[in-house]
Amino acid sequence: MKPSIPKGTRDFNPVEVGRRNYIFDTIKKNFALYGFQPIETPSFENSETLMGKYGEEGDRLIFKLLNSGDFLSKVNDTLYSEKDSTKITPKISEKALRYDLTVPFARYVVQHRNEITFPFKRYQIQPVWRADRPQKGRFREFYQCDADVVGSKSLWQEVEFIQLYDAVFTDLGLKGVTIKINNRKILSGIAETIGAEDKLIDFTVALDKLDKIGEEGVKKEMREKGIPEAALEKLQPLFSLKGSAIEQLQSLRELLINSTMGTQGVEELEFISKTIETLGLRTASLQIDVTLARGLNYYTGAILEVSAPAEVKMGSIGGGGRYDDLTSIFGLKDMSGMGISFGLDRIYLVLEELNLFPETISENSKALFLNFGEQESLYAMKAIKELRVNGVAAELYPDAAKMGKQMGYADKRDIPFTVLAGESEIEQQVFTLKNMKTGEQRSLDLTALKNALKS
RNA sequence: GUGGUUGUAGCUCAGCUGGUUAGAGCGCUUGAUUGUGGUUCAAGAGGUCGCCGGUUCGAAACCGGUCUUCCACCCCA
Repeated sequence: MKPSIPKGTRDFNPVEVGRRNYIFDTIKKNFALYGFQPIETPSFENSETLMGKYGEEGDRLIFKLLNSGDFLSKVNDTLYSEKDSTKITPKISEKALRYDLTVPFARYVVQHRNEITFPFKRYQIQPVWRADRPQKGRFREFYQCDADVVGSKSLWQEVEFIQLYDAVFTDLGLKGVTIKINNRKILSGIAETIGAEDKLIDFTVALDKLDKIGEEGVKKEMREKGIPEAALEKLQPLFSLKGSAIEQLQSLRELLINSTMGTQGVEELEFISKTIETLGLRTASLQIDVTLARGLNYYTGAILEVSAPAEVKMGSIGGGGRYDDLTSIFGLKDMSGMGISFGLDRIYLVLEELNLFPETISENSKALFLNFGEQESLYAMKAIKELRVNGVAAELYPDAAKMGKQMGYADKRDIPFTVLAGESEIEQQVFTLKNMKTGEQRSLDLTALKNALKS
């Protein structure tokens, strides 16, 4: 049997783990700085918690876990002979792998509502699973990094999350990301204004593709979805929306003058963008983008998406938004929330492409002690013990192999120093420290060795 | 889920329209006076040609299925 892993999953080598942890740590540090606290939820939930929460497409992409035991015995013959998977699945599978972190979070909030102090700010970094067909930067097992706050309608949350995005990407050295912002209320307002409220989803899905298929492509798709020509004409100002945020908001305000919902959306956007302008961002830029239409199943206010710098061909590296009703599916009403997510795998690809990973992030020994035999090893091990107590990662080559082999090992593992301690060193109670980069060798006693390796 | 694409040594790939013992580079192992790696030189090991089945006198090459890779759509992080 040839060893292999399932489609869309990955092994990570030490360098990759080091780099992923670097991203995780940077994100965690900033989550903490902004007052978020970590929670974790199980990797699998009861199916009923997940099913039906992501649309019919989502149900297909949820990994279902087969019941244990003789699960088929619970399926009656008529149901079995129908061969309808959607009907049999709930009978033979009562648990499913986590599909995202948002729904389990909503479940968590409702389940623990009496222990939670609101507004509740939590972050969560855990893997999720999707039975999707893999593509570049899309896997069947991947990590999500989410921060959410529930129990506050304040627009200051939106302001905070935008600053949080800016802080994380600045810390990662990824300059020039664009945080795009839109508002569901504006999209609703537009749909209302052009008389296509019932086609809001079709309308926004098409609009979302503007930068991909162009103005004509969008119009074509809208016509196919049954949006009348007259409505498309009213949309024209959207396609030619240009200028500064203030100017764009002014045009939107005029377009949406007859929609209270739309006007409210414009006002929210105005508050957020003006506040951010006053506060300033470190390296990111905020851009209004009325074509942004993601997660419409649950977003009710602000919609955010982060794009990588233009020079890398990578879609969004993060997204989020305001949802007013997330917990109502679990029976808790009036619990407005807002959250954002970081796309770890894509951020990794972007940092790699731009060569932004620091050199020093992989965990590695500082020194390798060569093995010259039993007595010599004991002498070396005493020094190694001392070094480790002092926080210096050091190790002994386990076998008394030829020196060339031991040196080669240090070389391959990029261990910066080797220590030679043979008969003559023991006699003088010293160690020969060799710098593998320069080849320079020095004879040092234990204290000097410690000091040399500590720095 | 739909359409396409990829799969040959550990890695990156050659292998012409089916024809003897399947190749290269890198890597690996060993050696070049047994206390010195990264350079050089020499020798060597390593492949059921993704897997299953079919066509053929003969298949790595052609056909079907399957798994995998990547891409587009759908959707999404």
